[in-house]
Amino acid sequence: MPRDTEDEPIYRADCPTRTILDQIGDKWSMMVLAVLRASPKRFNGIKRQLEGITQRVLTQTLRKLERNGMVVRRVIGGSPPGVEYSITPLGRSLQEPFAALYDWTLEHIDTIHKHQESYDRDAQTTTRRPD
Amino acid sequence: MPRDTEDEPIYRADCPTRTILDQIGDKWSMMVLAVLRASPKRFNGIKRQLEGITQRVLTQTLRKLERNGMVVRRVIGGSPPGVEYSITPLGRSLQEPFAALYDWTLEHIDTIHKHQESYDRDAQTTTRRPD
DNA sequence: CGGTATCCAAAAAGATACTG
DNA sequence: CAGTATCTTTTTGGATACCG
Repeated sequence: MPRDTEDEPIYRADCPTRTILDQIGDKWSMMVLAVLRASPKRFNGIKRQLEGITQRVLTQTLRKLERNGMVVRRVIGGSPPGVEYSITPLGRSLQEPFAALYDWTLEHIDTIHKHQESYDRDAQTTTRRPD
Repeated sequence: MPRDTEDEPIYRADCPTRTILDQIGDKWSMMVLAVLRASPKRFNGIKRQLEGITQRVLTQTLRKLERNGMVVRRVIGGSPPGVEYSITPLGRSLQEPFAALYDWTLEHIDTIHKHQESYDRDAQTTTRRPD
């Protein structure tokens, strides 16, 4: 039987799957949204809650979120000039489906770790030349 | 009021948020799982359904999914030697929460694109020195 | 067929210094 | 305070070639 009759559906790199992961699958985006979820905050206010993030990366992350309409940036005139970032309804709505993923992770994280340990242990003894 | 009394909760890079995104937030993982969801397949069978993926990257993706226990690899002895990959219950269960994210994307993708266009257009006229 | 080994390019991230 | 500008390192992915 020729395989021409077989289905060969194609997934491509522009799958909707990618659309959102490309935007919020990076290291900090979801944490920035989580921080802003409680209340609007200024640049360094956000930065203080994200241990290890650099100014540069936070700026990039905020720009990307702003570009997607998930965050708005507002300049505060005053003697100590400031900028306030707040989450938009769109950004807030993203957290519902994301919470499902978060809960899944909490539920299965132990299982995953066990698989990883098992896999890493086997790698020592299998298909590993004795050197 | 001193800000010492203020809460400064800390999100760190090892947030559970990262646990799963680090594993499946890459370019192809979710699409590989989607392909295997229908039925077990061999290496090149998977590859044929993923337009643009290279052998090297598919191998890496499968190893990572296998390490996490989301996919199992089985060697098929025979005259044309082969390897069959199949999705595990764990991998299958991940698709439920992920579907929520997928649906969210489909629902809001137009809004996001409009924000992006608007943002990109404004960038031409604002805070842009005339050169 | 199902990979591994290399080499290379591009993108993301970290460190640091400087500015309105 | 809220960035920008550079430079360097790390990570990721693509292109090839070769192997059991």
